[in-house]
Amino acid sequence: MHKLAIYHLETLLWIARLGTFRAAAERLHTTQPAISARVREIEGQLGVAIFRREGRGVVLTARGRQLVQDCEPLLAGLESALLEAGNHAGAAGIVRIAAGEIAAATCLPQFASAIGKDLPGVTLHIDLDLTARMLQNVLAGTRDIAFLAGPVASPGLRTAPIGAVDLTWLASPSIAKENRLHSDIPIWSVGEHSPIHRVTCESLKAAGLPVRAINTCNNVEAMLGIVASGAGAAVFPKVMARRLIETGQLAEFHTRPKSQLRFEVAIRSNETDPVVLELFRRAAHLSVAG
Amino acid sequence: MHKLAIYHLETLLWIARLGTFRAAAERLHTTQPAISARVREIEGQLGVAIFRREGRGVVLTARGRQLVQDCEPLLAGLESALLEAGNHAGAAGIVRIAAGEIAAATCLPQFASAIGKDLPGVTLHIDLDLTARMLQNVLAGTRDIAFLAGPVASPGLRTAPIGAVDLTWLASPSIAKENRLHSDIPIWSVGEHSPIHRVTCESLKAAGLPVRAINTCNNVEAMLGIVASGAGAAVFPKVMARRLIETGQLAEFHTRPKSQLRFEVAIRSNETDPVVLELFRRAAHLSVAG
DNA sequence: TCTGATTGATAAGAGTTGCTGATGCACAAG
DNA sequence: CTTGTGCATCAGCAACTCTTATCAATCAGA
Repeated sequence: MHKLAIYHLETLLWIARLGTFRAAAERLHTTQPAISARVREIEGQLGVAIFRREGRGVVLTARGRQLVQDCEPLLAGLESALLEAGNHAGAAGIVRIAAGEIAAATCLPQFASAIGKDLPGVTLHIDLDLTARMLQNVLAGTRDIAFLAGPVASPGLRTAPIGAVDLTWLASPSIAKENRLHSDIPIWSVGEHSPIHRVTCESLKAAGLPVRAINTCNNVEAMLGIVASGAGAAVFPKVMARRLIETGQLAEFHTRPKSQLRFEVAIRSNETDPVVLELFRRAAHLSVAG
Repeated sequence: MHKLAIYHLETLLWIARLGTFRAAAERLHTTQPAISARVREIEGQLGVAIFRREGRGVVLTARGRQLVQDCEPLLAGLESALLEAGNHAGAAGIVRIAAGEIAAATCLPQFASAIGKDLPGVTLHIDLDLTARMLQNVLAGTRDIAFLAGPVASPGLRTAPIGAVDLTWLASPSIAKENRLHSDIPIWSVGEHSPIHRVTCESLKAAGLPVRAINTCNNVEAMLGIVASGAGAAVFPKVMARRLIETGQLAEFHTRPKSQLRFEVAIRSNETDPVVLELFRRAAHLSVAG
């Protein structure tokens, strides 16, 4: 049954549309015996009659009508899929992207919209994940491109910087009004392995404060809500907190960490897929700032 | 591009699912070189690389992933359509039915539900139409079966009676309370060519009333509403008016036409499609009464 | 580092399939 | 009855696909 080719079914549809083998033969730029043979092949493979020979013509049987009706939309879809896949012009395909939460919130929107506009044939599959798993997936070939915060280096990876964003200490206004960090304010940070965590610790040391037990939350967006509700202070990318600052739910400290949060895009160093390379190139030209 | 067979795409899907050519070869009960050849064929037809040879294995390119994802549901649909079409057990297919309005309201519901229950593979396409066009379509092969009222006979048609329903004079209660037709009551009927019209005329004559200008409406359901609103009296199949009689919107006259309305089912006399013949046989065993 | 196992590519031969062009048969219209 | 139309069939030819056997590249483990 699987010996049937696409053109067999296409032949069926054209016979159904035009009514005669001969007309279908002309439409498909072939000869009438070829059409006869194709129909014979289909009927042989399926084991049922699709056409009833009637007078000097043929008409569809009930089964044949059902088959034609069922196949028409499927075939149209298949043709467009193949056409799309075979379309040389421009990049096309599915690119699997991994992103850290912060990168997803800061870099990805503009990247995704730029790709959607410039390369309409490209579909993005984005998964948010932790940095370690992200890199693991890229190395294993499960993901194509990773957007992540903080410098990473690995022999199997090729990376490019895509900009940096300012970090700042934030807390609810009642806490931040003193404009000075002191040891009674609970400190929050994302998990150990995040570059933000490193910056948090360094900033605390620079301010002469002890690096005490630090509360952690592995989701920045959630942590924004926690800190905004008065739970303490934390270092955030300023752009991610912009709305909460504007609405007065968070306020900045005068104390500011020195370093920025730098973003990178990473692919496997032996990547050869032209579409992935093109997207890497475009990502590397992104310039994230704020 | 159309030289591709179903099994080419199926091969693609199995490679994507299993990861290697060898595994796909085993799954598809063939050899690895055959799989290689199929892939080469697909890539040749499409003109793009679907797999990237990497190390001792292969991985999908971005385009390839897109193609696989696009094809998966389409292929599943195609397979089930072909499987359904090739399924010998029982009748299956699309049968095009033409029906007159009255037949549609009286015979078709039970027929359609019986078919739906006994022959789940059969799909019905029902068109309501006027008797003349119906028969024309059946003779031309545009419709397979016709359900219609009144006896028809044509050299190209094969018919079978499927029962009869009682006819009765109806009007709104205020008119019908006299229980006697008289010449001041406007008479309604469906168009000239309907058997109901003939019965109406005969009944009028039998009652000693003149066959005056008769109001017509080519839709019985609409005419029921017209008569129920007090516009006059008309002969209806009693079953079609049952609800309006029960709710008191229509009432019967004592005067009743002698003849019933007989229904028939018709197919082309040289019909050979086994599914159509089976449905004709079943329709002929319908027994409509009321 | 070396060996063995795994994976895909390639080549040659056999079998099959599909197309073409010519011909025959059935049916419909004039 | 003749002509035209439409499908089936046949023979020859070209193309394709499968299989078996072999090769090259890569990776895992000793």
